[in-house]
Amino acid sequence: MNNFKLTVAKDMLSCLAEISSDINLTVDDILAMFEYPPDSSLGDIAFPCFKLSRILRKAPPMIAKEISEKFKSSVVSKVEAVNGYLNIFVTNEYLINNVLYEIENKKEKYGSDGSGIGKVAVFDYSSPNVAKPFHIGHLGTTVIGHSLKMLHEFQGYDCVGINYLGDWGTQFGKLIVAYDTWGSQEKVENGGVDELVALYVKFHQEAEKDEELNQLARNEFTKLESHDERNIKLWKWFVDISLKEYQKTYKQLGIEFDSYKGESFYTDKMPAQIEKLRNSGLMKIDDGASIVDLSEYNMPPCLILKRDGSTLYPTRDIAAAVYRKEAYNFDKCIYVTSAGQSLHFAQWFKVVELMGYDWYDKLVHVPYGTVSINGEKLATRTGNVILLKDLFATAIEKVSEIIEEKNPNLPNKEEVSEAVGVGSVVFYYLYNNRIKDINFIMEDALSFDGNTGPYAQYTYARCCGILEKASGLNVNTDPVITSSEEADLLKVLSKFNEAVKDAIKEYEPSVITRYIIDVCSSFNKFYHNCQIVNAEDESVRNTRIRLTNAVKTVLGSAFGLICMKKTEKI
RNA sequence: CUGCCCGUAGCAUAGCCGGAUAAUGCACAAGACUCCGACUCUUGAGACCGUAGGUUCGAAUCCUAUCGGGCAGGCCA
Repeated sequence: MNNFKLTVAKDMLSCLAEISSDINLTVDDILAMFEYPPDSSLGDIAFPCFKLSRILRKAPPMIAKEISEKFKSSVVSKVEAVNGYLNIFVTNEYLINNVLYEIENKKEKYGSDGSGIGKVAVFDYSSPNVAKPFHIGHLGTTVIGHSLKMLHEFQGYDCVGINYLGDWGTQFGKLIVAYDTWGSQEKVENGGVDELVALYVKFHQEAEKDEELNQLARNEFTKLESHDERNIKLWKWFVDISLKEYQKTYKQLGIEFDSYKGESFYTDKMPAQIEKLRNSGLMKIDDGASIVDLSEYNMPPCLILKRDGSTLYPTRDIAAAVYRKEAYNFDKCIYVTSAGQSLHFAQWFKVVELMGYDWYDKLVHVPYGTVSINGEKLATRTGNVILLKDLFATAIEKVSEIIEEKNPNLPNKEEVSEAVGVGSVVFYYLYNNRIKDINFIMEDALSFDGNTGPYAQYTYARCCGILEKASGLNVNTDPVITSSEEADLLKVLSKFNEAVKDAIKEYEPSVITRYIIDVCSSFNKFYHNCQIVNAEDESVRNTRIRLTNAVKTVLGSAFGLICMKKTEKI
């Protein structure tokens, strides 16, 4: 639809020039004025004439009527003046030449405008804390982060996905103490992260009774910080075990990271930034701690160093950002975290600016809402948590039961169950605006009816099934559009690029999820009302087969953008 | 106390850089198809867009106030 609008805008410009020389609009102005009518029967795009009424000193309906009489464009089939709007209809020729053919030519590149070529985007997402449970609280950052990465990649950006692991801090002292006291190599090897978490929990329980344990933990962490050989070895082992398990989940989601540089990596990069802050005079001592005062910007101060001189979260983030700028020279550096951290990001972004780094405006915080389970807050203590691996396992199990019942002879059942099961959860999560708090209702997440992942997966598989049936047919006759369903479908497909652009502009994967539903719903209407392979007329049949193929292409691309895998058969 | 975010049909939401009858799914009530994939499609009912003001030719959308919910706020991340 973008190119259609552009062509119409140019024709509109010359038409307006004919009407009055007082109109000083550019093509871009007109482009921005176009909107979509509330009902598609009104038109494909609309040009509101209200703003022109002041310049022309005429009522909007009069203007619309005047334009409708003079307007000419090769891509427009008709125009109608209604209520001060000029409603514009696209020609079928345009839909065939500029949508169907374009999808066929560009294939999986269709929808991309290449606007990111030559640019670098860095994504900081997922970032679980090592040796802690990986639960649905991490689903947001993981899935939104990756989706944003795929969207940018689609537009041509060079993307770097960074898993900023929480792999440093006093919790490792605790873990080492707990391991030495209650753990064993065998138990940890068999139990993996679950065992590490159990040790961690055990430590906290015992430390409440025995304060001395905390001191022991601090000592062990100090030893770790001074590169004590044994503690380093243990630490690496713990990180390794955790990572191995997270990677299973990442694999189910089809996620790979380019870097796993966690907090530990930046410990030696902080002093330089602290020094810079100190020399610049930005850093002040307040109540013993080192802070950067931000009252001028209506924010509480940003804490850089504790009273005891040790570093804090913002310190490490600043050092990491500087490192990443040097390492990747990014045009965008995107952080996907819960909305609760908005203030912290605003603070240290501001500090980066005050430090004189001219790339401060390339830092982007993408917040998302809090997750609760069945209306209750997440709480590790009360056990109100759902581990991601368990959530996915439940979903996969449910799908596999259905497959067993409906389609027991399906090859590679496991693979399909995983794609559809994991996909249903991802789709459910990415369906709404990321900023909204989400109440995770298992029953809804695993529902297969209505606007769900399985509905989309099923539609895709249906396309594949039809195309398989049609394979071997020569479909290269001239396409003809003979129904409104076909035209509507092409119109929806033509909006893919707009969806991608909006999703990137707003950092909002749900735009794509919603778009997928639009495509599926439009295709299913078409499927229901039009015979495809069985169509009597050969050129009609061929057109419909090619349309089906176009839907498959676009859906396939769109699935990838929200990290949902696709399957040809279900 | 201060700041940020959210508040749309029974439920979950879309629409929010102002524009034509407020859209989708679930649930509910009818119906079509049961043929290319078991799915799906059609129709109906259901909303004074939290409340009150304001700006505008025009407000779910912008501004102010207010209520309700969530989150954050110097030594956690």
